[in-house]
Amino acid sequence: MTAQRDRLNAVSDTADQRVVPGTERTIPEATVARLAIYLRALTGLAERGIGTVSSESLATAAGVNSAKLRKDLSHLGSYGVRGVGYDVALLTDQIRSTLGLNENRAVALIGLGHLGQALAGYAGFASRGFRISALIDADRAMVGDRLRGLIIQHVDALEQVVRSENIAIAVIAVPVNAAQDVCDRLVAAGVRSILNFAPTVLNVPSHVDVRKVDLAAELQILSFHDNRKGARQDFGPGSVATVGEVGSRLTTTDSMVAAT
Amino acid sequence: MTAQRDRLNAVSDTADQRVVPGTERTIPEATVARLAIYLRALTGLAERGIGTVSSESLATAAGVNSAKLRKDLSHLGSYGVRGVGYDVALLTDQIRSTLGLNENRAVALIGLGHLGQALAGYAGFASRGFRISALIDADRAMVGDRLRGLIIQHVDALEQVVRSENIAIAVIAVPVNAAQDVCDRLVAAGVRSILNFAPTVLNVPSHVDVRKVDLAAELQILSFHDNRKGARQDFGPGSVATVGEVGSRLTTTDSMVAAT
DNA sequence: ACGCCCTTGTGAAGGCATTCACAAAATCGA
DNA sequence: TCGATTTTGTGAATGCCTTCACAAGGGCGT
Repeated sequence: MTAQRDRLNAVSDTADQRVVPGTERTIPEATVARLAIYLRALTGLAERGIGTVSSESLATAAGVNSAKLRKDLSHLGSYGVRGVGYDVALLTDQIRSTLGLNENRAVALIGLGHLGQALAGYAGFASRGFRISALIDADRAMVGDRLRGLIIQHVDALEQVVRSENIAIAVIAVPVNAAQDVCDRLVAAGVRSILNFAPTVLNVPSHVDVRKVDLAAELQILSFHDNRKGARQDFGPGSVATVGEVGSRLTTTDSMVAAT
Repeated sequence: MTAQRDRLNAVSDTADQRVVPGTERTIPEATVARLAIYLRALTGLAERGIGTVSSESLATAAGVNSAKLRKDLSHLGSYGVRGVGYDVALLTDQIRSTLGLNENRAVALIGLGHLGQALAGYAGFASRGFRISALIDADRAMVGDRLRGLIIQHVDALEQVVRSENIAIAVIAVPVNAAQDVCDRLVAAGVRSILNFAPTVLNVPSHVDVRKVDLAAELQILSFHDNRKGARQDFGPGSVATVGEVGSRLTTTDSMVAAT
């Protein structure tokens, strides 16, 4: 199988330690996934004019516990001040740099149905270090139209566009039966990271990173928990709000889009 | 913090074992998340007329390794036949029943921007045991319009709609500044499970289950890996396709939407 | 009936991730 | 200058998930 789960950066694992001074060593996968959330929380604090924050309150804002937050941050280095907390601006920079968000990354978006258009219009892109550089669809009726300042291109030109714009990250929002084909072509054209919204498992060579967002799966997971809760409640009659034993769960999963 | 991570069903943990014969005990969270994926793979097999499948090939179709698959399935009970494999139809039923998908669940969708409309149009809903029973938006210009056979209702009527349709699961696809408010109202109206697409942490009482889908976070995670890869490649000149050491990662995350 | 072969189901081991709990900084006031 | 107070950073412990490896079980051919 392609799935590799090992540590993230074997970089400093064996011998040489040639690392950019700010860019630290091994960061656990789970931590990386949360950095993005911390970043959002920090942005919110900055907007409210807050310059310093303790692990406790940042953790609350991000919906995690403070020990985890501190351990996560400790992987980036030591950017807090004991007795005081973290400098919001500094920490923001550190996380951005760790995630590689300082160099506006070019992203291609393939598939412009409702979902694709929702993604194209997502304001969080630009503000978070990503720049949609290409919009691609298979429907010739759309090709040539302008959307958010970009001209929609036909999928036939996919390879050419990817190469000329030097795109390393692509978002697949095409129907399921077209997904693997689009994926293969993206990979052949040099794309190294793919975010897949089509409900299928994509086969990729081992140097390509795929993440998938699966709405049906999310709902089914909720359904499972809801099912359990329902079974539970049959015991006591109406008390929905007071179970709080098996009940709660704030499952922090992933990917997020602002509607409209 | 609200986040609880404990085992899923404390049900049979202590004393009594009063469980529906098909519905088995304790199922790990990680397993539940994958059941949905297996279900999709099984559906594909059934469509191709395949009646029996080995753990090895089902695992391949689902993008996991076979040991994990078998252990996952063992949590539902023993539905395979040694030397033969799993009966596709039977296993499908078992998973559906475990996830509670046999009773068409009513879902409310709040927010009908591009994303909301993409979700409303997602064919995978009905076919996977969910029925969108209410469409709600704050824009009075839309209210009264018909979308996919449902009339769009104003958010003022949220509580009434949730109660009259007996909705337990809601999908939030509203702008970030409206999300917490909508969430509070849903919870007050009795919703127990929420899928949140707004880029914010929702505060909910402990009996409510929230899952979130965060696109920006997904991209940022990809960015991180891409960044590492980039650093790596600087050593050898052009060989993009032959690293395959730190490189690959087929990160199976979650939620999925069919575009168009 | 019997034995061969295939595939499941599962103990046991190993690896990550989370949580706990506290010593090590750093500020502040006296 | 020093002690009180606050909050970070981190060893150690715990628990969950994954992976390994194989015994148990079931079909099938002879």
